[in-house]
Formats: sequence, C-alpha cells, structure tokens
Amino acid sequence: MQGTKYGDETLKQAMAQELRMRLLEVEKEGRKLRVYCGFDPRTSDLHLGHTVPIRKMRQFQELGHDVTFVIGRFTSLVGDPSDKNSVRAQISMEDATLNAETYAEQAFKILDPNQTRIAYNDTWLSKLTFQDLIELASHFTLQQFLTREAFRKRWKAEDPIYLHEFFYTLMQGYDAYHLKTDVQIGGTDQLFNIVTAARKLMEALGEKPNIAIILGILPGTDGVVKMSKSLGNHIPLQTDPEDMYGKVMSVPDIAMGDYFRLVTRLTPTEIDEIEAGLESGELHPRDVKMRMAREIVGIYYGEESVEPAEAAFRRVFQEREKPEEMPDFHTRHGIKLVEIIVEAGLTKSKSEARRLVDQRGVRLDGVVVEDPKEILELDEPKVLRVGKRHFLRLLPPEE
RNA sequence: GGGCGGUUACCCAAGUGGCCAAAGGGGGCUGACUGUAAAUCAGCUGGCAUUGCCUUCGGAGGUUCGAAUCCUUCACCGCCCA
Repeated sequence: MQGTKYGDETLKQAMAQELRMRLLEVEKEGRKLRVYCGFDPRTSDLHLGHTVPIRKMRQFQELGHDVTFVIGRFTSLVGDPSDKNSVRAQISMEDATLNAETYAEQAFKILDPNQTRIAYNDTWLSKLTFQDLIELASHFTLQQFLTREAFRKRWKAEDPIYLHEFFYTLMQGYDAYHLKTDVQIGGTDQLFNIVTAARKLMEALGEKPNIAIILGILPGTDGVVKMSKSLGNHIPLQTDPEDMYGKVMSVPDIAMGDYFRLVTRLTPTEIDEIEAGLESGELHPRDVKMRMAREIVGIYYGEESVEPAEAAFRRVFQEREKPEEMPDFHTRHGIKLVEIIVEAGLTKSKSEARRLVDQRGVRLDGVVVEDPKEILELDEPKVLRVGKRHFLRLLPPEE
C-alpha cells in the first residue's frame, strides 16, 4: 500500500486488510487479481498526472495480475464532476472516439502491451436500459451526492447542478461491477466514486466489493491545481525530451515533493533525504529540480535522451543562448517586424506583437528592437527572439 | 404555469444614461532581479491605425443628441410558489 493516500487511517487499514484477504481468496481460486483504472478521453493527450495510476497498474502487472485499462468513452460523455465546481461541457461520442484513438498507445509507454486488457466502457454501458438505471440509482440518496464538496459548493452558490452529473458515479460503479473488479485504482478525487459508490453497487448486484487503491493527485505546472489539459498546466506524454525537461523545470519549488513521490522512481527514503537536504540548505533547489527533470525525462525517453535535453535547457534558460534548432521564417521585401511575429503565429494580433516590442521583449540577433514598424531587409539569416522562449530563424527573401 | 433575481472581456466579478474599451481579483504575457520558466517587484493584457477609428457587456428590436446601463421581445440560468 505504499504511496497511497486515503486521508483516513481507518480506511487505509481496512483496505489493506481486505487486499490481503482477497489475495488469499484469489490464490485459492487459482487466478490473479483483476485490477482496473478508467481514463476518460475528454482530450487526446495523456499527461504526467495520468501516469500516477498507470504506474501503479504497471506494478500490479509486474506481480502478474490481470490489468484492464478502461477507456471511458461512455463516461466521458458526462465528464467526472468530482473535482469541478461547474458543470462540464458534454462532448460527443465522435470526439471521444477520436481522442481515444491513441490512448492505449500512450499508456503503453508504461504498461506492458502484452499483459494489458483494453476495454471501452461503452460496450457495456450503452446496453443498459432505463430500468437498469432505476435499479442503480435506487441505491443512493440525493443527500449522499449533495454533501460532496463539489456539489455542496454549487448548491450554496445557487449554481446549476444537473441531474445527469449524478450518473457519472453510477456508470463508474457499473464499470467496476461489469469487470468483476478486485482492485480499482484512482486518485483521491475518486474516493466517493470508488469507496462509496462502486463498492456499494457491486455488493448490491451480488459481487464482492472492489478494493480501492487511492493515490495522490499530481499538481500541474502551476504547482497547486490538479494537472489537466483543459487548465493548460499539464505536461503531456506525447512531446519531446527537451519540452518535457523544460516543463518539469517550470514547476514551482513547493510542488517538488509531490512530483518526486508521485512520478519518479525514487524511494521514500531517498525523497526524505532530498527534502531534509533542501530544508537544511545543503541542497540547492535548482539542482534538485534538475535531478527531478532528468529522472522524469529518463523514464519516458530513456537515459540517452536526458543529457541532450538538459543541455538544451541550460543553453536556453541558464546561459540564455539560442537553441540549436528553431523554425525558419522566409521574409519578404518590405515586411514589418510585427507582421513577421503575427505570421509566425507567435502572437494573435499585431497589437499584441507591438506590445511585446514596447515591453522590450523582442530581440534581433541579441539586440532589443525598439520600433515595431521596422521594416526588415535581410541579406543574411538573423535570429529573432520573441519573449523568453520563442525563436525564429529569419531568412532573406528568395529572389 | 406564476412571482422575483440573474446573463459583463480568458475566468471570477464591479458598474444602473455621458467622465466606459468598461473598477478589482485570478490567469496569461513582458521586463528587472535571480537559483530556472521558482520567489519577489514593476508594467502590459479587444482590434486596426504613429494622437484617431472600429468592435464588445446573452440575442433581436426600440427610446435618446448619447445605452453595458431605460423599454419591448426572445433565449438561457437560479430561487420561491404550483
């Protein structure tokens, strides 16, 4: 039960106890634990936050258990309201299907493809009848839902709470029942869905309740709020080593503990040592964070990618030099600086580009540009730096 | 179905006839500093244009010299009553 987080010691003990018992039962039956975790394809990218439960699944795999990666194509139609304080936009089945396309492939960066079952929950959820829904819903009271924090807040604020939002929990519980799950993995925001709802439903429907493995939630690059693509604070799995390294480095110092614990391979003892070192001032926060970035990049891109990624980071951000590779931009005769910035997609409007120049955020070959209307006539390539992290290689007009 | 309240920029939220491109906060961006894209401080944050113009306050109409602000109507949300 290492790395779990229940926020309640009694619950943790109970779950640990049940897990021990279940292991014995399962052994008697001559099978392995059925472990599952669901992921809603509301966006096309898995990110570092998703890897927390996925890596736990991997551990179960390594112990030989039966792991199912559920793609919540059906649940994503509603969207989990657990950690949201307003209703979530509904997405279509088409969008969900499109987003789900590469989900499994992304998850295989961690999971063993040969030992992973992939399941789409619409295959069973879409078959339920209204009568089934009545049966599922009859096990819960409105009060149970309304006392959950996310809903309670909205109730108090007199914000809308839609009936269909309650279905999410029922659907997830039914997933667990349908898969005859022994162990369900989720973040702390899934406590209600798993511990209260799924377990209750499974029992009501004649199955043994599943055991909840509850993990901490990874904060996003802002260091505070849960990582999510829609908030723009995510570190996607599908990127390149340099970008991942840089994004990890942008995480505020205060979140380093969470990152080390949730998404690195360091042992609790090693992490304690690091934290003690930071506390005493023996370790430099920057160096610790770089170690963290190396570790994370190493997990997803291999040790050989770590050095180049770190070198690129040093070059650009520590030594403030330009990166080796940058996009080309072919200039035209009479083109103005602001036009280049807008056409290269670095700003949405000329006004925005003009502001950047006014704020001394644009440099041409290292020299601050003063005049946004400057007309560039190049006879040799020059490097345009826009803001801290955008570079363009400007090329002379083609004759 | 009836009564009341609400809908403001990326988000939250002030503004109840001109001084409103619209307070404040968050987020984002830029700069200084630094230890990094951390922390802190400062500035910027509708568009086009070198002092002006255009578009925006749920939608559509209207009143007015002038509307985010008043009226009509439609849509949506919340509360209370049924």
